[in-house]
Amino acid sequence: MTKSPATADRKDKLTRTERKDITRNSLLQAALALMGEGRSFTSLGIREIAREAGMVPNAFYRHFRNTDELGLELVEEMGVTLRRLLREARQSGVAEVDMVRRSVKVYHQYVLENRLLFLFVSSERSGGSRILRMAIRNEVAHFTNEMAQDLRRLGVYKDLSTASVQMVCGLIVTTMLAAAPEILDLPPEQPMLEDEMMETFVKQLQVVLLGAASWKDKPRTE
Amino acid sequence: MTKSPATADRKDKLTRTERKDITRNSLLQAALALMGEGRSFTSLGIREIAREAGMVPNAFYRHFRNTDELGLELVEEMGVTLRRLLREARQSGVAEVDMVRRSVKVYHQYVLENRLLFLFVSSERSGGSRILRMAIRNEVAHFTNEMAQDLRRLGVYKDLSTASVQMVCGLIVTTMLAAAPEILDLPPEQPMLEDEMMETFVKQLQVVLLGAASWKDKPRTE
DNA sequence: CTTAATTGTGTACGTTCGTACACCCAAAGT
DNA sequence: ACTTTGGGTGTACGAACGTACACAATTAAG
Repeated sequence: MTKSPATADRKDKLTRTERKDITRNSLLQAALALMGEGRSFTSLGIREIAREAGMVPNAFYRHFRNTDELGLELVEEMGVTLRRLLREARQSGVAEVDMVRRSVKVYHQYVLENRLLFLFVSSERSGGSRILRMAIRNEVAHFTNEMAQDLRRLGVYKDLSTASVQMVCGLIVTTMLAAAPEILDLPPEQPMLEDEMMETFVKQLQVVLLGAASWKDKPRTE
Repeated sequence: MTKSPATADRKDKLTRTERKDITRNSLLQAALALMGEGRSFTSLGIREIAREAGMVPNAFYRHFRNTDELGLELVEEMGVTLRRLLREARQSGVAEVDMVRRSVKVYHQYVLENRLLFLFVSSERSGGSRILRMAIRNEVAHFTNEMAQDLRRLGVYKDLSTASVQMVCGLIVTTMLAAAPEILDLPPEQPMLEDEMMETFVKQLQVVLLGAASWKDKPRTE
């Protein structure tokens, strides 16, 4: 009765694991915050992160063995963030005329809203530690695959093989991810440059889609 | 006569500025070598680089004020490397049937030959210090523009505006640069994966070119 | 109620770092 | 022949780092 051990009988205070999750999260946020101030994740130290999170250096070890392990957690967070983006995109459908321009607008907004995460993934995708790099690449590959599935399900590119759709999605994702750091590095309050960049971004995606539309899979042999 | 001060009257030994250039270069190579061992440029220290170059820490300051300044030199080296690539590509022309596949092969080879430089530029392009990032972006923009000029000069995409050709070249360069880190991270002696990656890379570029070929510039207004 | 486990703290040690200063020596300038 | 200059060395300092250990406080388990 009053003995049920898990998630019961709360006394209004927080349970231990809840507290732990909170501080753990504050470490993650601290790391992101430091990157937001121009530091690169690779050069972050345990002491630095712990200090930013408002605790003593040693406390870090209660949650992660090293910074790479914390980074993996951030990669996972990025994964769910990307999946959320995809889910929202899925809703708005693919039928519109200005669909590309609209998607780019949404993506732009999304990058700004999740600024720190995109900062992290942009700089660690080909930088820092091999482990993080591979983890990110996995996450991106999953994202690409889901996107390909969505396109298939929506019935566009019916005459393309699955592999080709994936190939096209890879191209789209590459272009998207390459745009992120440029978006993030834009001087704030400079709508001229921003609009120009977004316009070429839109056109590039349109070129890709145009190319995909007229793409013909090779017949089986040769 | 025997008094001409510059570049004359050598005694077989090296002049001072020559020696300086040599050690300066050994610093650059040391930094690259460290990156080749898995270290990321951002996390390199003055002492570390000097040690790798076989000299005392303080000697570093005789050549660069800090690591960023050394990085800028590396960026410049990358610039000439990219220009060389472009020059070679220019020679082979654009007429061939399998031109894309051939270019990809050449590029692949080129990335492997200049492994350390591409490692550097890949990781610093969206990582590390803002100054380096901007310098690299400049260099890449120049590369893109030259490529666009070349295409114009060769007479392909005659019906596209200059801006559109640049936009397409930007897309190509983005795709190229995104491929570099994947090439460099490939486990050696695994021709299966390598061929597969190269094949999708080829197809992606073909999609882009296909899209560019059927791209129509918008009329002036609207 | 007692006991064990877990989260966070305090202190401490050895390493590495950036950098300042004094110095040496060979090449360049006069 | 002389001075000046400039690349390279040696020593030294304070700061920051990763990490180990013992300890405090509180909650979960028995």
